[in-house]
Amino acid sequence: MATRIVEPEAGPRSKRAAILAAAVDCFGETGFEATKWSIVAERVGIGQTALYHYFESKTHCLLTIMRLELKRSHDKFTETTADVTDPVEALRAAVRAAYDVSDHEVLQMRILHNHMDLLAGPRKSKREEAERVEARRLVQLVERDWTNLLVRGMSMGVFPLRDAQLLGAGVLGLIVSVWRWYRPSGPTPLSEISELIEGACVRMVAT
Amino acid sequence: MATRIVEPEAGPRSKRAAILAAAVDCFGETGFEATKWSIVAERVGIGQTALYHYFESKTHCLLTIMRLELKRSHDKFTETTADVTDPVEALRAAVRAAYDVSDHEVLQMRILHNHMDLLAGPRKSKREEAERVEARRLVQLVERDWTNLLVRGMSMGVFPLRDAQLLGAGVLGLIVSVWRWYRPSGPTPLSEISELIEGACVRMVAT
DNA sequence: AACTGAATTGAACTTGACTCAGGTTGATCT
DNA sequence: AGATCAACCTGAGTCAAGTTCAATTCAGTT
Repeated sequence: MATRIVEPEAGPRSKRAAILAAAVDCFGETGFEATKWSIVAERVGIGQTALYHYFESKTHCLLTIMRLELKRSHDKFTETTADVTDPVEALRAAVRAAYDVSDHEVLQMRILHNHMDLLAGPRKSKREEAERVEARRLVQLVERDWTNLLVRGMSMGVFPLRDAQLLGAGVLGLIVSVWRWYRPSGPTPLSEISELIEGACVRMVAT
Repeated sequence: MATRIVEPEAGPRSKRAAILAAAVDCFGETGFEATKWSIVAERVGIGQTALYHYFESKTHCLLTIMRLELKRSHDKFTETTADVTDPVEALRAAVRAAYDVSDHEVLQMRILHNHMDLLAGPRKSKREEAERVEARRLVQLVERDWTNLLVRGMSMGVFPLRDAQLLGAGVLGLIVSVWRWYRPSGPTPLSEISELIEGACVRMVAT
């Protein structure tokens, strides 16, 4: 009964991408609740009601942003760890990849993790619910990405045996906790954060 | 110019505590945005407008909940680590204390960490802003709690030297990341989580 | 030129937080 | 007991922001 998500093929004068970009900026800087939907329209240069041609609701737009970001994260993990056999090296590469992001992607991360709770309960409308379900599926995929990495390391005897699921959640939680406070304009460069967290993760998992 | 927060001494028929309790339940289970302010009133057994006798706004109530929870966290940290001299033992005690909470406190934690972003920007109304500023101060205190613990361990030579501020943020981030997904009704008991995270924190900080 | 579907709009609707002008209650004092 | 006064409460209404809807424009096709 799952409603498939068909990424709408952009008509030549579609403003969907522009809306998503503007929404990421607004939601990321000002916060989802605090930004008026009409402001997003203004930035794109259309009337507020035109937004509803592309998104069913403000929340539908938010959920779409979250899903896209989750997909990006999952894909990036997969491609960076694919050809690394040593678990420790794979873990290091995965952490580095997690922090190898543009400023715009930082905003997407912030939006995603500030609204994870949205994925818990069901939505009323069809298209919102479809996005939510897909996003939840991707969350589980990402969690599995990390736990599988740990399981592999444990079965190879490189990592001590522990509850991989729980430890995976911990590693992931540590990594994404950064997006709550990190600001590109802040005093700490992302490279420095990346290095410290990389080390912390390895110590956490190995010994 | 800072407006002090005077905890209103409860008149004998004040419903303030009842409202806070009901709000924690609602906001924690249903989410802040999703719960109607009027439902909270209903639960307490008063009309919606009576809420405004105690809180300036729905958000003011939320900020109050957050501030109270932050104070509780800070106080608990302080009292559990006060008489522990060994840094490793202090760290272990602090982590265990962080997870030694009632179901109601779990909800408060969830609410707190789901709305941390509220503390970033300034508020329009006086009393909201006062709560926000106080909450921000408490956040900094809690962060200092953890970094100080690390600094002490490092200067005693028990922990290797690292950026204590960043590492402290990491430890704290790891610990509180649990509140995003943990449910008392879930499959994993808090005791198990506590043990795993305790070990992870020690490894992260020591070697 | 007629047709089609995507894109857009102004005006109206809905919902839920909040205001206001007063009314009730009950602890305390004389 | 009765008066008093602040704390407490309410119904009716306001307002802002998200959303709906019927009608219109626009670009490309036949």
